[in-house]
Amino acid sequence: MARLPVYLRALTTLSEAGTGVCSSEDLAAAAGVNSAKLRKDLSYLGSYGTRGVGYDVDYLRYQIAREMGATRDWPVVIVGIGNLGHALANYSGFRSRGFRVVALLDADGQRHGEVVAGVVVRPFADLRAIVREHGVAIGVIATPAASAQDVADQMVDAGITSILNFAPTVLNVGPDVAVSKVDLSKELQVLAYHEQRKAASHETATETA
Amino acid sequence: MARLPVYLRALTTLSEAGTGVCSSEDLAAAAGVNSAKLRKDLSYLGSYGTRGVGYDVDYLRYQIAREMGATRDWPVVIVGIGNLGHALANYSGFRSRGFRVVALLDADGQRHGEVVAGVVVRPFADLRAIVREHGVAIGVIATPAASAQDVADQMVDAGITSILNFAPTVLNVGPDVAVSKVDLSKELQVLAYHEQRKAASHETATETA
DNA sequence: TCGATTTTGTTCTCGCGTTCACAAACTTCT
DNA sequence: AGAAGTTTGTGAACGCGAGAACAAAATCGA
Repeated sequence: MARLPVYLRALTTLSEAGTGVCSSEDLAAAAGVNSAKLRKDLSYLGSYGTRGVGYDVDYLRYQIAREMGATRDWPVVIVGIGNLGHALANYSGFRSRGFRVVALLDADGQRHGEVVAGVVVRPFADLRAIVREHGVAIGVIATPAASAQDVADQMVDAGITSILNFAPTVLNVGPDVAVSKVDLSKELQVLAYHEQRKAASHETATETA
Repeated sequence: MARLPVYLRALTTLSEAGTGVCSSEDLAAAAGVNSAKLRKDLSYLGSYGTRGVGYDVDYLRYQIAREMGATRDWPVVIVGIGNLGHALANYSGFRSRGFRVVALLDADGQRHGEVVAGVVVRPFADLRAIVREHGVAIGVIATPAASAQDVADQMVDAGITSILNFAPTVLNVGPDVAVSKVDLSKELQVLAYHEQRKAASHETATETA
């Protein structure tokens, strides 16, 4: 489920606040979802709550982390070390959640040798060797849109089975490769769309008035 | 609709490739969606296609852009100029889609005066004045999770009505404020979850074998 | 001009996810 | 011990979005 990370984060917050036990209502409020939905999601993992009491925060946290694979370290490769690649390499949220950036790759020879976040930028051609060496399963694409498909193809070829794509393109990959897409400007455009509609409806409202 | 930006991007790609007219099948393939869904989305905006022919690429592009409010410039404020804030300020995709970063704000006095992407970093206290001066409606939060809610409150107070939140927290705002959330590590965690399940199912498969 | 062909716009159905509502189970107080 | 009060886990209804299927409209060829 895509909501497990949210629950995990909410549980961590509760745990840091010293909460030992919480009800589904509390946790749902912290995660910003309906409590029935939360209970159903959790029951899918197993019966980790106690009726009349609630959930043990740390125990549930561990169970969710285990289910999500967050109890082990995931080696990750980032391709495309531009502005965004820099930020991703430095992003502390990755490391703290069990992701380890084992390599930074870029096609631009000028960037090779540069050290970003303690990792040396290497040629894109090293991809296959790195994947094999570290057992990398997850790749991050932070290149321009034009090169994204090519990078994805070579990632799949090298053995990567999960891709996080920050380039604004639809990637075509085989059925057993998982692709997740984050489009930074899309979200802004959706907000602008709502603003636009607000403004438009206000216009017509004043016109009819 | 949240898919309009995707259609717009696909249309731009088609236009740059010299395509004058395209069918819903073509556009749907480029956008990675079902053609019936695409036609339904477009018909919601109006009847901009011609039966038996298809859609005029540039005309449709203009209509979608107009509907989304992409024909005007949207002033944007970014709060929190850490790694992520830097990357966002430098992200060319914003400017090319009609978003203009009019101010960079940070609570840390050490950062004030620094120039990022041609814009000076200013104190967070200047928020209200900047919003009023430029008529800013959209704010971007790139601060740590701890300060995000406070920043959001002050944004709303200053008159901002749409917030793009990169901090890993659920924001509580009034009903007439739109909040969009991007969680960089959540996406990675979802991919790791699938990898975990793949690995787990493979284990049980070999166990039973 | 008329039929054949293509493609849009729309209706209808299906399936999934969300939410409500309630029974089972656990704690606490008397 | 038993009753009262909580809270989980789940069965059932509701709503919404996705996809299939079809009718309306436009072009093209004869």
